[in-house]
Amino acid sequence: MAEDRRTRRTRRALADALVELVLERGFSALSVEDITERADVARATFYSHFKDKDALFARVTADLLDGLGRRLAPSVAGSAVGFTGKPLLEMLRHARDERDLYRIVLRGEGDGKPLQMFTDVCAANTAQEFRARAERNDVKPRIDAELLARVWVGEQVAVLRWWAESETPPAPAEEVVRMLLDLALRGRYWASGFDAPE
Amino acid sequence: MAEDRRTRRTRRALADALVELVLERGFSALSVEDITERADVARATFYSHFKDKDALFARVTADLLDGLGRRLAPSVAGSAVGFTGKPLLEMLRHARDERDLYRIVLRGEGDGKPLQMFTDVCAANTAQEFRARAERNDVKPRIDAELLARVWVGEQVAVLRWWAESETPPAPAEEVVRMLLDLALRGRYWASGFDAPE
DNA sequence: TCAATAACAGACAGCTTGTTCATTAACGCA
DNA sequence: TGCGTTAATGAACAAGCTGTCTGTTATTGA
Repeated sequence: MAEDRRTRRTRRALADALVELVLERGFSALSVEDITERADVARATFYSHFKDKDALFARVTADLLDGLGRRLAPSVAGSAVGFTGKPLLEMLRHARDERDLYRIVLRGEGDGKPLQMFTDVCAANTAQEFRARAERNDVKPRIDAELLARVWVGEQVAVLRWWAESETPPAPAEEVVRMLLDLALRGRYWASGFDAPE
Repeated sequence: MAEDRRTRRTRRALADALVELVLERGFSALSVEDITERADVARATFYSHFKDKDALFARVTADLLDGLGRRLAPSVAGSAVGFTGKPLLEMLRHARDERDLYRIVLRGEGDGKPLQMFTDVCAANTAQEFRARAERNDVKPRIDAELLARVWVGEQVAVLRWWAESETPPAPAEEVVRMLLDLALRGRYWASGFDAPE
């Protein structure tokens, strides 16, 4: 009952073609024919798999999120301690492996809808994690968990983007994590080089 | 030598129609005719002003940035002190006044290009501000100014979006500024409700 | 008032979309 | 290996959108 090899091959070809072409010309500049041509697939075949360009992109993004989730699962499970930065590190590695796809998603290609999928999922998980942590340690957050999660994800997205768009890696993943963690935990004054945090 | 009243009227009508329609249906779903119809302008006239949809959107975004710059000028000039949050407050107010436009830009409509314009300008200014401040106070930043700026702008964009998308204002601008400033300066541990920042 | 010019409606070829159909080829399974 | 099932193909279609050009009309600023 495993998926037919032909469908797997075409879907994979279409997905790869999409990523390549979006990177080259931008999502809105592409026609379905551009994609099928690059993928070496008949145009009619495209429509037997996806409603339109956006559906293909949405599917590709959803798969990316699945992959990320699977990679993150172990490091999230063992994070009862505090802000270790392990999930962030895993995310950076994922972005290294799927660099092109990360680039087009983070750029907001597709009217920002894939990016929204991405941030919404991350923010929801993060917020839940925050709430769970607060509960476990019996502390009351001084800032709404939802807002806190949005801000944290906003930071991460900014860093991911900077990281994925740089031609030569500006810093090893471990160092980026350290910097961001220092910044997040110790505050901006510290990061700017000042000593007194008030 | 002032601009012809007709062109002013037409451009304004097109800009307003664009914002309305993007909010309703999304940028990629719009045809030029949709826009001209809503603006009550002949289709041919559109092309005598703009090359295409994207050019119109780019123009609207550039104007928004102009307006923001003009509003920010006074508070940036007087910020020799430190992180006062005055620019952020002014930005939130600007977002309140131009809510619809902010929403579509921050969503990443137009394949994220307007949003990129927005973040690039903000990040460039912020980075320069960071560098100037470090120079004035003769301190050495512990984190690269460029990265620091990207992270800070990433936060701001996340908050702006949350703020602009909420149906009923979730909090007054002043309070949002206070929260974000506390978070930025005192760090995540503090925000989460913990006492010891290490 | 008048010259300049913006706005207009209409028409144009060329391209993209999404669908349908009959035909061919690849697949999984027994 | 052979067989029934199903995916892929290429061609054709109407409908819609794009970008450009036309001659004409209406508004504008001086």
